Amino acid sequence: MKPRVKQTERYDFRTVENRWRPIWEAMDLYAAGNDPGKPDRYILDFFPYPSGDGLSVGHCRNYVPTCVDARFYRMRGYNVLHPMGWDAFGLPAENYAIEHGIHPSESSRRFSDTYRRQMKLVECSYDWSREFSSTDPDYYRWTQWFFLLLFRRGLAYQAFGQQWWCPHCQTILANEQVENGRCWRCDSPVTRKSLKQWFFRITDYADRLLADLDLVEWPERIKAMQRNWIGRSEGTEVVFSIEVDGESHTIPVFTTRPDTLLGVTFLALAPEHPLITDITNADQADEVRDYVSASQRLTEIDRMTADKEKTGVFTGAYAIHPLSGEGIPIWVADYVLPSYGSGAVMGVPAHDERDHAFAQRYGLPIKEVLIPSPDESEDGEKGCFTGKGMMVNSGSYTGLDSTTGAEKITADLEADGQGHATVNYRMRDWLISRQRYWGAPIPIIHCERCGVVPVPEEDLPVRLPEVGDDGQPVDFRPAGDGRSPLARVGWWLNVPCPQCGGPAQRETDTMDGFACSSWYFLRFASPHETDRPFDPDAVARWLPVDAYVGGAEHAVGHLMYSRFWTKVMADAGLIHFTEPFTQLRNQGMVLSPVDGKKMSKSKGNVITPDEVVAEHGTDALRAYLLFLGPFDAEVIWDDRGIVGVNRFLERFWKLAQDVAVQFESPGSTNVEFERVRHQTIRRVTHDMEQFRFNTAVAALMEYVNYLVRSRDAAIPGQQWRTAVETVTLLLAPIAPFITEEVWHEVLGGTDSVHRQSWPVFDESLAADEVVTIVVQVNGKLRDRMEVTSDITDDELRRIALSQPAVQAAIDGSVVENVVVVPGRLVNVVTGAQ
RNA sequence: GCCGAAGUGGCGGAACAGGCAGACGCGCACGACUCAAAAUCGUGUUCCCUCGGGAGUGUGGGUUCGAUUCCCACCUUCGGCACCA
Repeated sequence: MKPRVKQTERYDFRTVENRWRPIWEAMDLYAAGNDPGKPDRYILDFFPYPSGDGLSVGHCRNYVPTCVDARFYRMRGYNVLHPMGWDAFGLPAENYAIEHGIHPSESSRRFSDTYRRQMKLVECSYDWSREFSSTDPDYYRWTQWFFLLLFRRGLAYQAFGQQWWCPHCQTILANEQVENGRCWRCDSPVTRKSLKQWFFRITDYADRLLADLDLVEWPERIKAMQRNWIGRSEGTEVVFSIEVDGESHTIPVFTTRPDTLLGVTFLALAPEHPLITDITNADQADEVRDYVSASQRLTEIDRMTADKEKTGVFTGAYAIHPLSGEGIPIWVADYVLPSYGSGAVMGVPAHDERDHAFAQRYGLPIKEVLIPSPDESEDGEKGCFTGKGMMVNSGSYTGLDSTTGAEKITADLEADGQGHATVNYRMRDWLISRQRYWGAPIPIIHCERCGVVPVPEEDLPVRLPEVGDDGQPVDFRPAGDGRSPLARVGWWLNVPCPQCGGPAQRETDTMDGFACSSWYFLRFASPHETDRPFDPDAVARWLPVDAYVGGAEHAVGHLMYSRFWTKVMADAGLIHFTEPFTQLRNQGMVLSPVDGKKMSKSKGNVITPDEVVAEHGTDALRAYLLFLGPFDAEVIWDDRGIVGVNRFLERFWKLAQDVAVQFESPGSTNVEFERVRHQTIRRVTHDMEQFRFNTAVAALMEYVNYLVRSRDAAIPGQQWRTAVETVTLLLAPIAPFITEEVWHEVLGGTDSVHRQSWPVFDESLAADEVVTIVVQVNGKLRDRMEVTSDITDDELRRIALSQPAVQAAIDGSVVENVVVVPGRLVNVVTGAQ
């Protein structure tokens, strides 16, 4: 039998992780710092909506990088606020509750318990003492308080009208929750339903929401989506008038092209337009009625299909053209959107593609009033000219260019009271009413005498009832009639009016979950306040959020609403800033290796952090998620790749064990060894600052490889110790367990590695003494030379020209120029041979 | 159609501020250790080649001593909006 050589133990991640978890918990390592001498930094993840499926590695791609950022800034001497909570109201919890016969509060609790457990599994460094759920009465009390604030400021109102309705979820949806005519949650085609609903007047803030995008550091993509969603459009409102049976009506239309006004040959009203019945000619009444009801039966998908053929029906009525006085036939056409502008458009077939198609189909006249300017090329082939040009066939306006003509026509209309310049937005007001149980009740009481009465602040929160009139747990299933389940709970519903004491009823709709997530970032600053939503001093200290990180899917929902609420609060003097999130970053999605698609339980392609941690450990999962690719790029999870970071962690472990035995050995400092250390600190620090974690991990891999290669070099023990210490500290935010173990077991640390200071580098010590200069001849690489970095340009030029390989490449040609870039290259430029 | 982002080896990706293209990792090949395998370590790995070199960062131009990087045009992919008058 051979003698046994003592081997370094393999790294046993299970033992190490199990040892440190409870110790760290007891140390309260992640509590938000409170040192007045330190700068503050608020690092926040999007408010997650816990689902029954738990977290996938895709979610971790959000939470691990922010955790690393938080750890990095803690080590750099910041007070870091890095909290977590739950956006738990909403349909998934409610549907799960219905399915399993439990209360939604129970399903919400189960979901968030799973999320919290998994987040702790990957050692996300949240300050759990600040955790809350949007479903806590102590929280939604203040959501209701903010509703009343908006109400008092005239920003919450009720309106009756046609709204999106999801027949499966049995609720009204906001515009943002309808995707391609389908419900965002269950994918059912949506229909229209007429109900009285609550709205927030976000359109009042459209201009500020647009302008202030310039103030924030957000991805251009998200800003573009918001701009597009707001859809600001300058134009002119033109008023057409019509007289029917001695009664006069006006039909305002919005146009961005008043220069084409004289080309109008018809008006088109949306089928929902309120004037249709009043103006329709008796001969046409049946046809119009049929068309209107047919278009209402169409699903939104059918109606919105862009390449659908344009249809319509003539009303028999004629409006008077404000400039020419001509009679203009009025049609009903479903390509006109009821909710934009006034729900009516002027038809200019010669200069608008849609109007052109419509006019062609129904044989309406096409009147050309604009020709391309001589200096512009025509964009002909569509059958109509839609560009700007020179006005023709336009009476006194003939000969003007589009821009001047548009201004003049608008001014003339205005003088006659027949129109004016105006601005339209694609954005609509925010519909917040939900006819579901699991949401924050809207704190309003409807009194027969006093009308709409806000619930007095001292009566907040308006709690969700837990038992019905029969004493049994409340039946929270939707009724299917469009009314909220809360309408069935008599004891809760019927209350005396707070103003007159007379009989009154509570509002039975609950708020859209996006209301809850529109202010949660303020609550984290002081989550335990009892008599106000937040402590203004704490908010002034931490807010706005320095780094806000989450998926791109909230570009026009949550991120718009939160900006709106923030501005309202600023206007009310509650806070000192108008934009809630200074810097926003979107992590890239992690696609499943199974099918290259987004992970979802229904597709059965999910990879969970639990399975990865069980097999490779938390450190490996974290390091791999960071190493997979740039933070904001979409990546495919590759099971094979994780062995790479595992090998790296093992190499680090073995290195630390191996060199520990020579920490005491004497010797003089090796300058090169020290230089690489400083260079590594510099690289990793810069990468971390810019969320470039993939290259930070690569830099650490290179450094560990370098140290392994230097094993047998004559490096003094103290320098070895410093090197190992440096890797350990630089790696600590990424791989918290293995570094803590090395910090204690190898380096003899007493306090946690996570409470150490981030290593600093010295620019002069990081500078190379010897540099490799590339020598090119006519831009082609011909030679390299090692020179000291303080060499002069002249010397460089001389040495470069004397190189045999360079001489061979020059081959007798005349040297015309020699470009010298210090520290980098020499390029010899020769003339033709 | 409009808006936004991006195209680099077999794969994920790297390249400061216009200066060595392919860092780091996966995979693969060969070698060492082993009875053997795994693990580990070492070497190699853009393509072509007559072994001198040559070509090469989606395509075609341009600016420059020099372009993955800047400019123009185009192609492709992804994401968003999509009859918004």
